[in-house]
Amino acid sequence: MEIMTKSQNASVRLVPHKVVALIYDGLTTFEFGIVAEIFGLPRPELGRDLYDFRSVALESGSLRAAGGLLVKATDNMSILGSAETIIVPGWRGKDSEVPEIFRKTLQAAYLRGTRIMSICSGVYVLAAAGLLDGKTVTTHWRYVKDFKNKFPNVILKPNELYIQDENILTSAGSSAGIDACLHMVRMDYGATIANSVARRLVMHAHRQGDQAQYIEQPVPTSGGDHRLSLLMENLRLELDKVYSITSLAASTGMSVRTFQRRFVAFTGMAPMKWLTLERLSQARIFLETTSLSVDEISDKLGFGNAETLRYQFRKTLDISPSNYRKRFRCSI
DNA sequence: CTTAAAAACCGCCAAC
DNA sequence: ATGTTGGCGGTTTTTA
Repeated sequence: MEIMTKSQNASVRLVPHKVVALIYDGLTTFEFGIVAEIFGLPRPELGRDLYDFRSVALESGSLRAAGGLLVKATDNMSILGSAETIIVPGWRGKDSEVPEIFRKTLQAAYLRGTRIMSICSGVYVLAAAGLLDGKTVTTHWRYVKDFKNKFPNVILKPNELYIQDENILTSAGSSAGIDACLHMVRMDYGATIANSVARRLVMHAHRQGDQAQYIEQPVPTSGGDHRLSLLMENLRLELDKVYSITSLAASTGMSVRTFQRRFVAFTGMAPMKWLTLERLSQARIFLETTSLSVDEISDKLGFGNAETLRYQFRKTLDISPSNYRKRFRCSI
């Protein structure tokens, strides 16, 4: 996409990508904070700025933000035309009407091809602007019923952390916004840089968009899941080994059926699916930072043969390993 | 790209 | 009464 056209030569782009957050009266402070944290802070550890972050208010007067703050935007509307990404960090309420200026602004941006993202209830603003008909989106589970009623033409998937449908990226409750932002960094600059940003956030790994939302609930289900997180850590350390459901179940002392069920409850996805995703995310890092052949990588990561790696890679990332390497060859 | 065998997945349900 | 387990077998996905 964008990266391909803008950075044909050698490495990733050097011009910061312009990101604009729309702010409003009643701003949800936490969601805005996520965006500011990821796009707005300097990254001295990377030696250059990845993003040029601005905020724009479409309403006049002094704007309140949740928690008793008053906020003022950095820029006015005139910079929207040069924004490459516009983010709506939440919205003041599911029943709060979206003013025309918001709808007009977003429609115009969408037509220009600007990438548009929402966090949590921000999806109401995109929907009100009519950008989502026929699109697949997600939002916080507590809005699902209401949203479906109000916007029956939008395909809402309630169990995802975030969803990208062409130029529109929507995400679920607050912390899923972090995952979605990291996803965006990864699309723009590759997994290595995204991981470095994530590391500074003290988030260990980037979660895939299709992990179920309920694993966000902070209280881990029950005690026996400890065995699962232990197993997952061990698997990550030895991805090259051969595993089967039967052997994994045995190593946790559960029956196959119970193992499958507990694993899904714990991580939001089936065991082998999780394992291939782990293998794939490691494969991306190898592709970005080493010159190992696809054969060698598949060997190191337990894919069995390179064909399988290629197949899985294509299937989940929509790009072949070698093209991925061309696009994201590392150059921090 | 197609294909067939193998493996994984998951709803169902009787049994704790 | 409520919740978990684990085998069965049909369907989907993976592998080679």
